[in-house]
Amino acid sequence: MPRTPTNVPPGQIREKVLGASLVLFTQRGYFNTSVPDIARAAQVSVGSIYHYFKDKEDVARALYLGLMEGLQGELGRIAQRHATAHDRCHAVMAMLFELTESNREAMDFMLYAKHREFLPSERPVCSSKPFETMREFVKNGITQGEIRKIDVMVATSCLFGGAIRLITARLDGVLAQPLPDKMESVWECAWRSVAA
Amino acid sequence: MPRTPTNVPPGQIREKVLGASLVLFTQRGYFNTSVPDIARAAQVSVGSIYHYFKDKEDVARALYLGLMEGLQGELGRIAQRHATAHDRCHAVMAMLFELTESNREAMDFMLYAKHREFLPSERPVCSSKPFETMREFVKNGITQGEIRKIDVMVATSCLFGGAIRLITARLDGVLAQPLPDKMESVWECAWRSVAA
DNA sequence: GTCTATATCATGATAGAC
DNA sequence: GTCTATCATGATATAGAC
Repeated sequence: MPRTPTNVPPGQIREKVLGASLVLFTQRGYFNTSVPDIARAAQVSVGSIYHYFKDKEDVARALYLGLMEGLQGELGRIAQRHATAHDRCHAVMAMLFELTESNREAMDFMLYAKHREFLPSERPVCSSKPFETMREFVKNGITQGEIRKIDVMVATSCLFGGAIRLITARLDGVLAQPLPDKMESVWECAWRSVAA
Repeated sequence: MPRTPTNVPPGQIREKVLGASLVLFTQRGYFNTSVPDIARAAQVSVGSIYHYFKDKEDVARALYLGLMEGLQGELGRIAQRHATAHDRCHAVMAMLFELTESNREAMDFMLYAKHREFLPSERPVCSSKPFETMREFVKNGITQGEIRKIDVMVATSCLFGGAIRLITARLDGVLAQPLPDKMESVWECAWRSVAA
């Protein structure tokens, strides 16, 4: 499961700030969260936050990069454990569904937040490393003949688009049932859409 | 194509404000846009904006509801012109792709903005009227035997999830080609995923 | 109805004690 | 390293002239 980066100084202030920020950013949004809000939720002073982070944007960036790094780690492990595009993509979807249930805020912040509005320097989610890795899985599947010869971006979007829509529906509270219950049903649709 | 509501007072200030807000909100985001910014872009005074709208949130709400109404109108026309779920959903996807190209800002604001952060009273996009209508199309397809007997939410997500992901990729500037070029390729994947 | 000028307020960020 | 108290900025929303 995605974690924040590993360079953790003894005082756990950094971690407490990141944890509280994640909850507040996803519940109220970045712009509706003030630094004193974060300080209160993390049970830390405003001064401490500015000691560990340059500014509020820097908190959001550390959070974003840390979570993305964790997700990328998961994808790496999946690549090691599974060989075919079919098995890899199946594992990716299952992982995304489980992560949504076990760490809703992390998922929300990673793929539902509009980072461009508060992290103008970062690249859009679509061109982030994890999304690139997923496209790489699909690309291999095409060259191996498991997946039909279509545009990689189209294939990846169709393969994971349904799952991602269900995740956002779940995050919006529109879907009552836990996502893993739908896993095999969604996967069957997804794989049919691109299978050779 | 979605338009703003029809109750337009003679002075086109209301329309000018909505048009400028749409561009600014999608380019910089709601919170990075001040009311003076809108006034400048619309070539209108701040006072006029507060004459026609209660506050900044009210501008965003009028914009959102107007665009949603326009989209709902399009879906109604599609329902009239086409009878089967296959034809209706195909027309919906084509319409969404064309709208993205012809009115990028409208599409961006409708399905990519985080409305919950600045319109807390409005329901999430997933449970908006247009999305409900799309689920209705799919539901009919299931009862008519065109679409496999699976959960309606799952089927709808799989049918349109790929297209929506491509739209967000296009809006993020990750996709160079116009979306209509990919239409038939995406549609084939989408329909395969749910067809009976 | 439309404008300019301004009151009010909240926020991000800092200074300086301990 | 951590805290409290404070400042300066910039925003929303309003008042009042025309």
